[in-house]
Amino acid sequence: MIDSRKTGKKGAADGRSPCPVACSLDLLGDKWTLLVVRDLLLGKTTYTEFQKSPEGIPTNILAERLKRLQAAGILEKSQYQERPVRYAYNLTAKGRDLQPVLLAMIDWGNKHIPGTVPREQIEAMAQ
Amino acid sequence: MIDSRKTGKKGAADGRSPCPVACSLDLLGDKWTLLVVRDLLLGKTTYTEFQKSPEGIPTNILAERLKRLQAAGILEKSQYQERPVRYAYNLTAKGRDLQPVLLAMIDWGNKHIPGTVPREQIEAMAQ
DNA sequence: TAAACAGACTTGCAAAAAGCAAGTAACTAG
DNA sequence: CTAGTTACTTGCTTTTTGCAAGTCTGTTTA
Repeated sequence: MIDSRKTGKKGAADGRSPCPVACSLDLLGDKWTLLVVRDLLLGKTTYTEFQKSPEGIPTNILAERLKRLQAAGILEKSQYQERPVRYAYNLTAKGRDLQPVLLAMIDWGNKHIPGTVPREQIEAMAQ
Repeated sequence: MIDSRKTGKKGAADGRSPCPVACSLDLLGDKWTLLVVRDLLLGKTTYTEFQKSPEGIPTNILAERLKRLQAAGILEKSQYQERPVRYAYNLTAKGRDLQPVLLAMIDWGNKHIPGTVPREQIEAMAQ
């Protein structure tokens, strides 16, 4: 029997059920996590850039989410310079694979929530 | 200026930003809401059926989420019989349009969370 | 005809998570 | 040597969850 407490990997056994939706929500199901992923997909990489996003994520929550996403293998943290020390966050392949989820949300929002900025305009923001 | 407090409709102005992802998450961003939508997409319609799902949603939270989703126009509540009074919940077109979001989550979960039940098996559950 | 049962919730309360402001540490530029 | 920047941490209040139990209406069973 595989014990995820030993492997460090999270599987369906750690979730509320073996449903992939439930397991995904265990990790991503809150108001902030997917916004950080959105920012990463748009090319943002630093703590301060995430903080500057218009939603105004509280700094303690941002720190906690970055740790969780790193622990889940969705992003990686790297030091890109010394003196002064600066860090960059980047999506892993696992994280980039969340793009279809975000795109589906963008399409749904554009169709059903009036006043949301259209997908093309968001895609144009990514460098 | 359109005041959504008067129209009852929710637009980007009520959210944290005009981003469709942020606005969607304002409504759907938690651990339970999309599981209720999943159940509805699978053909479940009654309060008790939602409660019986393997994740075990607390009954007070289920009641609150159903009200929120109804207020948001994602589902409709109808009485399908008197004596005894029984209610059915059904997705609106707006709610059915969330299917791509759920499918993207299923695909992501299947690919990256070991032990999750595959999409085909989930689709087979829908009647 | 009284007791148990089912569906659809509501209520009360403890525990966890979110939100806010302020503080810290390392380093730099003026 | 003072102010500014990046990347956080800490403390505390408020809000949301989670759990158990209770309610209300009507039905089936002994």
